Amino acid sequence: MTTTKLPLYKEVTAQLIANLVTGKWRPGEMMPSEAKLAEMHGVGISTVRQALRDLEADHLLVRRQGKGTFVALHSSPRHQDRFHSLVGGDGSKEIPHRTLISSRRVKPPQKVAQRLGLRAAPSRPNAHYFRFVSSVGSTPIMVTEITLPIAVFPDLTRKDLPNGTVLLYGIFQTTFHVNVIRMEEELTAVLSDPETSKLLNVPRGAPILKIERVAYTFHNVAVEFRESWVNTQYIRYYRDQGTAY
Amino acid sequence: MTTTKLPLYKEVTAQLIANLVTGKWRPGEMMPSEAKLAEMHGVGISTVRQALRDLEADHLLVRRQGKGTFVALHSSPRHQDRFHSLVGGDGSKEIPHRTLISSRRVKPPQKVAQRLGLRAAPSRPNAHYFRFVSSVGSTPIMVTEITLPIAVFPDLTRKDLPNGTVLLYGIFQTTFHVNVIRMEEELTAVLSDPETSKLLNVPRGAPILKIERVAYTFHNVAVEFRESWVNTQYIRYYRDQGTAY
DNA sequence: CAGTGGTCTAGACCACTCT
DNA sequence: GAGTGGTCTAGACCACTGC
Repeated sequence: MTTTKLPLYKEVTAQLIANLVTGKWRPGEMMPSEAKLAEMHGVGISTVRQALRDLEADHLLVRRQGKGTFVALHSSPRHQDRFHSLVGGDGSKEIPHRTLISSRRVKPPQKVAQRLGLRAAPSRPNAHYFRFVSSVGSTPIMVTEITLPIAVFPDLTRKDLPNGTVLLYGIFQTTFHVNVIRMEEELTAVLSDPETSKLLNVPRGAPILKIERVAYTFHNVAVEFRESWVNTQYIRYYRDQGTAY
Repeated sequence: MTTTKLPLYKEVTAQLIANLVTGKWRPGEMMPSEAKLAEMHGVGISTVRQALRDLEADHLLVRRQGKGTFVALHSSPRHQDRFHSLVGGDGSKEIPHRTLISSRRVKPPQKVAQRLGLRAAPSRPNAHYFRFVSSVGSTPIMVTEITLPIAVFPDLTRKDLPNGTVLLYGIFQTTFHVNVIRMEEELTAVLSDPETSKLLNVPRGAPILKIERVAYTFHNVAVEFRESWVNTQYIRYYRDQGTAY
């Protein structure tokens, strides 16, 4: 199409991505039909199909026979499951209730700044900091601290992250046009500190599953650093890998 | 092809799978070329390609331009990474050394039997049981207990699972023709019990990451139940999800 | 009904591997 | 050079959706 030596369908993929980044097509909207896209990009329809198929596999698009191709919505049930790994004792997916308990602007510690690709010692705060407790029923099961770059979420206030069960990545997408498309997690086991013990109503020294997460949008830009402390008596981290045949 | 109303390429997929199950094509072997497969199944070459593409995406086949299509080998580096989630403090993949510390035949407890799809109260032992310690350098970092159905691994002895760094699923595949293609894991945080403390050289009551895993072969047949206790001071559970764009 | 994506085909050409 | 999979195309037909 333009210049490089990539396969045609990857060129098309890249151009479609570019349009998603700029918001030419917004989440939930219908994209042009395959035939239209083929014409727009001056390639065969099969080539466009290959690009669309890849983007659907990566959950950026949703395709429905008879309806069309749509930009994926992070608030849809399909996406609630993605990036959400906690299940109850009976194996059912739990949607915990989130309660904000503190928020402020911070200069994040060096370790966090590095993970977010932020300057090390800024003159002013360059990140939002939030702390939540998540509960299932009346039982607190998780404490979460989130650090968000102000550059990515310029006008964010605590009112944008209301208490409730609405997942944050849906809010990021609809309110701030920030699409989380990838994340890395590291899990460790730690002992509950006094503060966490109080919030989770567990003895000091109880075993806690700690989840560290960095979430990324397009071009590998980190948009969230998150640390969660989970009481795995009530809720477990579940992972399914592979396909059944 | 035969009878049902599935799309053609899925029929082809199913037939290819059937051949992988019976061992008509063995791991590491080259499959017939696309053209040959198309002729064999009486379909167009593009239809075969779609089936092959799906099976490659699920890591059952490996395709190499100019060389051919091969049955995936679980001992290859590509597969060592799959199903292996532990990384060192510096983020490097760790390949721990495994030391067998006990083995016997057992009637597994009800919870394990259920996960493996075994009869509840058999008259004779119907499973193998093994216990390992894994170390990086001279530091023990993980205790693992494995339960394997005797029906799936009939002639297994402790000599089949030698100490070393060779991954078990490679052994399963080459020695027992058991292909692990999917697994489920549940992670919790627990306190180290006296026995584990001694093996991992940590204080009693230290935080330990517990990993419960069930591994499956074709047709959702469970072939392994595994419990690991990990000292996350030295090694962490890492997970990358999504694709960068 | 028209319009969408899903399936399926036949075939051309390219890039790679091995001999 | 022969044989492989990778890319790309043009087009037919089917299945589903919504009007």
